Amino acid sequence: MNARKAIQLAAKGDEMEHQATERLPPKDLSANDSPRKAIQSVETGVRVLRALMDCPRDGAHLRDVAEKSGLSRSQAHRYLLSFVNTGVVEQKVQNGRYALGEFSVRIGMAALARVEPVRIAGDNLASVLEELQTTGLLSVWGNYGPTVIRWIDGGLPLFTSLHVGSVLPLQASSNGILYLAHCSRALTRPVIAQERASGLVVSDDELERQIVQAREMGYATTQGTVVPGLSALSVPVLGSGNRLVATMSVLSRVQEKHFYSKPKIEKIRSAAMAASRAIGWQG
Amino acid sequence: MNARKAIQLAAKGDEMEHQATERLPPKDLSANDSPRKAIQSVETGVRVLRALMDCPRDGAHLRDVAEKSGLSRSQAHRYLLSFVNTGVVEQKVQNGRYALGEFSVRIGMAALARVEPVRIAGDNLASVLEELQTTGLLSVWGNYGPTVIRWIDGGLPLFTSLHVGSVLPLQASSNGILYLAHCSRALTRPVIAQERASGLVVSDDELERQIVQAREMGYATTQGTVVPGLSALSVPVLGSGNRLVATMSVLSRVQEKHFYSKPKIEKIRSAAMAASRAIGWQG
DNA sequence: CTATTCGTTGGACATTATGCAACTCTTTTC
DNA sequence: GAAAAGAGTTGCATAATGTCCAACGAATAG
Repeated sequence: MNARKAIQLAAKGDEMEHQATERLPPKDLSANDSPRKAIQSVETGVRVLRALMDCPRDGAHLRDVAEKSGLSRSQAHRYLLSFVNTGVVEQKVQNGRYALGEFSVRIGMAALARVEPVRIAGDNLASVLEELQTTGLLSVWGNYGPTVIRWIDGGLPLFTSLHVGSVLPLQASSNGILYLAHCSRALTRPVIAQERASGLVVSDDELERQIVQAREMGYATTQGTVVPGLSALSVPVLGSGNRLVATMSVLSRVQEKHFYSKPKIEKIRSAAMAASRAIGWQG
Repeated sequence: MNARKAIQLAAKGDEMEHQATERLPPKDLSANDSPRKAIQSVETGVRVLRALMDCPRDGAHLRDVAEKSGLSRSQAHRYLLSFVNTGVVEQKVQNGRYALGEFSVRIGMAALARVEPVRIAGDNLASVLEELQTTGLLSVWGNYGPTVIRWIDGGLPLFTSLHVGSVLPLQASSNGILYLAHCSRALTRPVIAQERASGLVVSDDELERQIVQAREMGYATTQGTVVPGLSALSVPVLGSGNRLVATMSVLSRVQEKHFYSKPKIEKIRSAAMAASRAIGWQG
């Protein structure tokens, strides 16, 4: 939690003008970044790495790294030098450009091995729910369709038949729409067929409309179609290769018509995106 | 041309001892490491990361990090603090242990995306999977063993607990057999030891038999031993000097007993060999 | 209860990062 | 073809910053 705040703080220092002559006042650095005494050079170094992360495949020019990280060229050069010395960054011999190196791969592999998608998604969901003071659930694909694997009570007292293990419908549920929007037909078709055989039918046109909308907006909603009296807003948690790993759903009562305000939606979405990034998704 | 000279100079300063209790004299730091002026704190920071990398997956105590990186506790604490502030490291709330964090995953994915062999092997695998209408994965050797670095859905709807970052066993997995067949004992022995300590035991004779077979046939298979209900066929991607760079695995359901027909196996093998040649293998 | 051990923090001092300017080499411009 | 601009790299004086020592509160053990 502290980390996230710190990241945002650090990110803030990026929107400065990148004129050659303008520069961050050192005071701001020491004042903003961390009240607790830490190593500024390390945090600066991470800014350099961050600048290297989104650069073309053939590497970035020193000048660009300097700009993106808000450092002077000579400063950026010194940091890159240290990273090159340690193998974190490689400097291509042909063109002199910098790019993440072999050691970065190894760090990432070690970090990846620690990743537990379900736990991470669950934690992120829990913190949003606490902030919004409501209840929600986490689902993943099971043998019979989207399956609730965590139910988190966050203040909103809800009495429903939903519980861990419940299978949610694909049609007419905000969860289901996300699976339809992100998973292959081969996966969803048999489930849809079975739902329709049991009498739950939403027209193909209507489904298609909702799918398109979910892809565009990045979330899906329902009002009372799964559980009478309950609205839900669901967001996807994606893994590497844009694979749908899980969905987060935030519940509310249908009476509270304006529960899902723009800022709330943004909070929920960014929680899901934070989880996505933490498990290897790259927008 | 100036760049080339500089790069060679930089490569020199990489040999550092990792003794536990010994501390590096400050003099050595400034004298040995880099003749060129760089940021010492960054290089120290990387030492801290290196210490975190070869720690158990559930995190390391501050004291262990301090020992492994050759820093005092207070010093290590300051560095970890900065890494936590930037999201590179996470400190678990429950036990206070430190482990690589979200940002490390992102750095790693960004670095992986730039690695040529991985891209080539991934592309080749993807096209085979599309042709065979099934799902598969790419793995490379990571800190804890064979690690999934790409998961490609090619039509066969599979949802398992496997994901990018999963560490596959050496024993009883088609992937693992390939690593046993192509990598040195020194690399695999500790992992085998740990697997057996956790209860996964395949007899040495049986392993040896599978290894010999894998070397002869050029591929390895499993049925349901890693993930219940899933069969896998794995082929090696080799680099120069017959080094095992990655493995490709093609999955299917165990029910489809005759999925891996001769022509299919040939397709998969030739995809791997094409990738191998593209990255410098000369069989 | 005392005695350790662990994570964490404060403060003085000396090491180290900073910013400027200069230099080399390449690329662009006229 | 020479000049000018831009790239990466480096020296140096100064001031900021990391280091070390010691200490504190909280666990844990004996």
